[in-house]
Amino acid sequence: MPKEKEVTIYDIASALNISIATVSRALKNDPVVSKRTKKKIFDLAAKMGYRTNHFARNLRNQTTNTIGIIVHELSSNFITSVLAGVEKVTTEAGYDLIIAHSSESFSKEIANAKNLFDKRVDGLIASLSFDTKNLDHYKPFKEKNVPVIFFDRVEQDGKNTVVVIDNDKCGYQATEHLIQQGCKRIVHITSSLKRNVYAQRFNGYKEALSENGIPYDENLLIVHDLSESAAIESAMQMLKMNPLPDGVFITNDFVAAVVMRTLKENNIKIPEDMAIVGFNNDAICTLVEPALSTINYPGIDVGEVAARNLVNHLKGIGNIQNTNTIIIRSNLIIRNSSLKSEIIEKGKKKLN
Amino acid sequence: MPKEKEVTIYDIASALNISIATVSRALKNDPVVSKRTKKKIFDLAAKMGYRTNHFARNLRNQTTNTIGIIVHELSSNFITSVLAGVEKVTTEAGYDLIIAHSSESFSKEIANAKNLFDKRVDGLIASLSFDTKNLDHYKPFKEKNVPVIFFDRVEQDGKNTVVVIDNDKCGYQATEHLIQQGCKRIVHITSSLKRNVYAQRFNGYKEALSENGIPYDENLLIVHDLSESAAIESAMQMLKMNPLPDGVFITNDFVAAVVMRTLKENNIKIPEDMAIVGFNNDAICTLVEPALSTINYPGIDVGEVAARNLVNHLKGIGNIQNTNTIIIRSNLIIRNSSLKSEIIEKGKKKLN
DNA sequence: CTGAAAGCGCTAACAT
DNA sequence: ATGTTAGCGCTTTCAG
Repeated sequence: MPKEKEVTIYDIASALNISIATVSRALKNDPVVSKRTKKKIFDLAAKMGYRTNHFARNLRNQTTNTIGIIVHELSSNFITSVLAGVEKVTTEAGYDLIIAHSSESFSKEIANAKNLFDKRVDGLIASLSFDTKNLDHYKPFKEKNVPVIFFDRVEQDGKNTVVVIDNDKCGYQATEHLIQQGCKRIVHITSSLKRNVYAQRFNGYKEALSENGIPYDENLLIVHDLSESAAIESAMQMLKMNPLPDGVFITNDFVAAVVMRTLKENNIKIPEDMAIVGFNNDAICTLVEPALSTINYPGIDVGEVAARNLVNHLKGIGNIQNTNTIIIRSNLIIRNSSLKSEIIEKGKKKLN
Repeated sequence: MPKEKEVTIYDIASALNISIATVSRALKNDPVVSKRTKKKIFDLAAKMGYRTNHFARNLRNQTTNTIGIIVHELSSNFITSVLAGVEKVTTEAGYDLIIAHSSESFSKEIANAKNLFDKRVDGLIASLSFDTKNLDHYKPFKEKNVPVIFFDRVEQDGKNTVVVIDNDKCGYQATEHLIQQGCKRIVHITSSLKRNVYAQRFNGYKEALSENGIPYDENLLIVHDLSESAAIESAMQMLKMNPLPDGVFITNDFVAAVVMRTLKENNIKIPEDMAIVGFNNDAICTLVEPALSTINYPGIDVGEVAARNLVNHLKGIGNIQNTNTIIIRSNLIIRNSSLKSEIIEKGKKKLN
């Protein structure tokens, strides 16, 4: 691979018989350089195929102009919309973005953090992996004054700036809705209760039950990972319950879709026999049948808000130290998978 | 933002009263440095919180150790699996990855290419956007001997190294399968025929028709983008056909799922009235009802193969100039959305 | 085994 | 409006 020699500002300067300082200034569009020289420089630079050496520039400037983001998975609808939101803001603000993902592994998350730290990102955005035990790997960032913003799966100890939704309320709303549809035995399928998001949704679930005079039954709580096989297992577990449940609130749309499929395969009618509410509002919701009721969790807003706050902090416009928790709007979307009472009404009408 | 002073090899050297050269060598684990000094250096480096300055290193070494990838969209199942495959290989080989996406826009793809070129990626992996008109923006890479590998949506003019599947064959198989199921009026819903993948699948479709004595009817060809609204429109277009079609081969699973939903909403029975075959084998296939027959297009393999070839080329192990076209295995997966004949058989049995 | 020194390409303070 | 020059932190020859 014969590496072509790169054109530098020295080449341009000597070709034009001017100093490198002038070339450097012209290339930065410094108004102090005369229009004529500027034009000459720009033309020659284009002709010679000059490109900025970012390493030299960054070395000199002691800045990387890069923001890192650590996510737990790339293959989720929610995460890709967060990324889209982050990317929009960072690109506009002229930052590069390095994406790292932990595959839900604590050790990989640590490795990612170390890597991004060594790459000297100017700021970091992160969501915790499934089995992250502590936040020690983010300490080096704090020590070097590199701002970190967490989103979605976070540690809400008041020490970190976090962008979240009101998971408590969402869990409450989802469950309350099921109760209003006449459900009495409501299963909750969720993931590790060590993660704030799942713990809070579970709390909301329990609160809604209690406020509606339904005793919490721990046998109706199913905790699993978010894989397809786990979802099938959860559904089978529901089917073995006696008496059968009549509603289920599931913490993830994909899992909800798989559960629904499995239940239907076992001759359960949705929503008549069991009403279902998922979480996230993925595209999948309106493609399954019946369409899935869910909590709308706008990833793009989460990404934009997290990135905007980080960028503003970096530019000195704001300061994330002053903001501990940013709550993004979310809401219940009611579709056919949970409209039990209506369907039953319709059924009655047909009978008439 | 008070920037902490960074620790450099100078700090380590002077603290230990040795030369920076020795520190540099030790940090690279050069065997020429004595174990004792090495240990001292490593320990102090860790204690002082030293981190390599990649800019200084890359500036000195004239290498970026970075591979760029341009994709048309992040929010597609196929693309995220390609990314996963690429990431696996590049990470193992010690390369950084910069992901850029064009949002299906030609001008953004050009901007991305320019950006990655200016960042001096060591190699590039790319899939063309929806409306990319030419490959001029990749010329600078060739001129500087920066290897480029295209995948999926490519220009097969023999001038580029491409990683693809046999789209022709896939289109043929999908259509042939529908014919075997007894379909006579088979619609093909696809996207811009300027893109190789869609053109080739369309070719396969026509070949299968012709070889089975079914004349090609241009009224049965629907060309749209891959959005939900376009999918709904396509389905409505099908419903207006007279006589109605009895099968449809759709170039994308998401579109296929939306079309299926729309058809069902209009009282079309799948597969009895219309059999459906999609493309890609996204997770969605087994969540819709009936499960979607499709062409399995393993993105992870595509990504791994593309990245492996690029990395080998960069390391001098292989040379992509010698390899023009790499074809990844793909295959038809038959599910219920297309099993028309069987269902009709069953129906007959039930009548007996 | 270790050290001295040059230089990668760029920016910015200072000088003209 | 332009030029001179000193580094940014690292690697690597060459010389001990």
